[in-house]
Amino acid sequence: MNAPRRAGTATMHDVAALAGVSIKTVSNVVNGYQFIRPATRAKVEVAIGELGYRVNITARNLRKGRTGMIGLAVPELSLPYFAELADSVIRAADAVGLTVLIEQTGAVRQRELEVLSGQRRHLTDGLIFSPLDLGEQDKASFDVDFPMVLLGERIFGGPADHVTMNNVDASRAATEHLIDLGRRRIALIGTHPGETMGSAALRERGYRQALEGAAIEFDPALLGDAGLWHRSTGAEAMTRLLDSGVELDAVFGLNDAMALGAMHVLHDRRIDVPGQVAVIGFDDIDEASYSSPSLTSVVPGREEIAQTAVKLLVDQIGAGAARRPPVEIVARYAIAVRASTAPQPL
Amino acid sequence: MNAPRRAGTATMHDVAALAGVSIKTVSNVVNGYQFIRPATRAKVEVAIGELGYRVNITARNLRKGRTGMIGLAVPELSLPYFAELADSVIRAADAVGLTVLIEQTGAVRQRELEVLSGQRRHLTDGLIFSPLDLGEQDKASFDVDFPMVLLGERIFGGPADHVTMNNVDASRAATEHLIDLGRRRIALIGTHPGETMGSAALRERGYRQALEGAAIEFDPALLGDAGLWHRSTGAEAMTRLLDSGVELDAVFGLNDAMALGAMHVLHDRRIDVPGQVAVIGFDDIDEASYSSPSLTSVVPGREEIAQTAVKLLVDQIGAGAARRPPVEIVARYAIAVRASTAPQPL
DNA sequence: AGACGCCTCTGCAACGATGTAGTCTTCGGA
DNA sequence: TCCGAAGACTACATCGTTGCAGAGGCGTCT
Repeated sequence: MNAPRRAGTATMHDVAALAGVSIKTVSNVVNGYQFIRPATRAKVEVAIGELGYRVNITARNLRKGRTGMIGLAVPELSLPYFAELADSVIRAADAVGLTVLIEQTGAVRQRELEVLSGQRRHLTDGLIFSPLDLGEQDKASFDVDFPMVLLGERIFGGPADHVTMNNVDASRAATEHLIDLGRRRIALIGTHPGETMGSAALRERGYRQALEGAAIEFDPALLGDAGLWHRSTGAEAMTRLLDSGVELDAVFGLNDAMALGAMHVLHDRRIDVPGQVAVIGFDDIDEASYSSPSLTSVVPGREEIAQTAVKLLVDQIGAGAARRPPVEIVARYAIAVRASTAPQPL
Repeated sequence: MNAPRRAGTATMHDVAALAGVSIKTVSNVVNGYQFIRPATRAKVEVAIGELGYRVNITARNLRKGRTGMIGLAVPELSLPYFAELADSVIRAADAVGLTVLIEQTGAVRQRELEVLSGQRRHLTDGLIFSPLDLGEQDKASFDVDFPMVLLGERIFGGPADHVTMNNVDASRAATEHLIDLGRRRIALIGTHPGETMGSAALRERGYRQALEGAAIEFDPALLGDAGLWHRSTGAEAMTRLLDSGVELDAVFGLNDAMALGAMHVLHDRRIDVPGQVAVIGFDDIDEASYSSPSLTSVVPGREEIAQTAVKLLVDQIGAGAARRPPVEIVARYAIAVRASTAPQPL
């Protein structure tokens, strides 16, 4: 019986000695090299089994200059959308043999910049990055010298591949859905005053376009600001709107978490959804299907986005130094209509 | 102007050449070695800046035999509890300078076993593992030769450190809370028939103890089986129970996702919560505070669990080959009472 | 018979950092 | 004046793999 040994204690050298072959032959066996006599292969495999040998990936990585890992930088995993996105990205990466290293930025500017320059970039072959705080003015920072795919809000003509959705169109469609139900006083929750390029700004633009198209006057009193897009901030914004006494018959949450936070407040105040106020969200997180009432939401095609991002990144990694011009891919969206915007009898 | 270069193109060798010092001196500067003349340090720092040099972590890892990464293996990030847990673990690890590598097992037995033996173990200094499918009968598999901390369901006297909670007590307390409200027909959602050691079994045991304590007869017709603990499976179990015609005045979801799925079904069927049926969950995910009505839930002390697990793991890593006897830590729990179990007027 | 080509396997030099063991100053104290 | 200790630096081996360049052995074709 062998004494238990720490994982990785045995090296190729040990295996080679035990099997009576050269180190390189062990390497060849491990890597499935074609021209090895079955007898030799068997000897090596026995030795590997006996020693409990595992390839030291760190050494392989150093030698090969690749790590087989890609980074995924998101604001927070406790935001359901990003948790579900991470889930999808991990699956997509797994399918092509890549490991995902998740980094949380907390949507803090400083940490988002660190993601682009930090030590961890040496540990990954590429990065999928969903920035929240960095924007148009940081375009230069995105001109990095490693493979990267950006997700989310659009940075026009940026230097990196970008998988995005048409936020303006999707948001207009969502708003039109509410207008089609006969709603005219539509609150918007999650706006970022002063911003011009982020998701908040783009989605507000779509909202305004829809109003314009229906000849409904835009009323700034219906905007509920919220910096971070959490359930709590959505609830707070909804509370402020209700307390302000502004009249409203619908709520558009710029993401599902906020829409659900808002719906919670409406429920607490015994305001019927969708009877008195219809609610729509954005992201179509799993939770939206199971809230009470279930939440109508914009479906951003999470799986498609994740798979596309991984594919683009793999392309870049494969291309090596030969950089192709950046690609911009716009994912399809749809609206999942649920109970929170059910038509009401007249 | 220098041509743009791939990250990591410059090595210590290049920096040393440019600064006119030895490689080791560059290494010393980078690692904050004390005895370096300010002038030398400055020269090196200038060279580093000029070349955009970054330490190659892979090389350092190989040399040092440590990676500074720990693994976190969970069933799925799309389950809110695990997403929030991952968030907490990442923060706790960050605080001590460790990077977290997340692995999804999908709660599949085969993949859970792979986590214990797979290649990735070479990439991490230790593992925090929340198994779902492996159990008592796999005790031997948990006797691994690298630092590991187990989370979740209890494996009695296992060979590894374990951070758990008293599932039986917590579950009994949750059930007693319902009984105190005057409920007598309490459905249990998420049971695993035949299991004896997993969370499901332990929580069912607590439920039975509470019934016994209140002299309420146990009725197997009130058990709603559900293999995976998702919103959808909770909804399905609830539907089956309702369709079976069994009388019930409360529901205990063995996790929040299922409780919320169940509540969704109740809402759809116009069964008032908590008027006709009180609902309680387990995990206290953020979503529980914002559902309509908000969901009473068992608070497992997620932050405490995450921090304790990281601390134990760091201990083990620091101890090296000197293994201490495994530690078992039982986290505190509490019950957060919310609207879904509000007392009803008589 | 000689040349050629294919299998099978081996040795050596990297990959980029750090630990160890120096060397050579410099400076204070006896 | 000499010695010892501390400061400031360097050379070299090493972590565990894999790429490259070859060395034999053997079969085949001319």
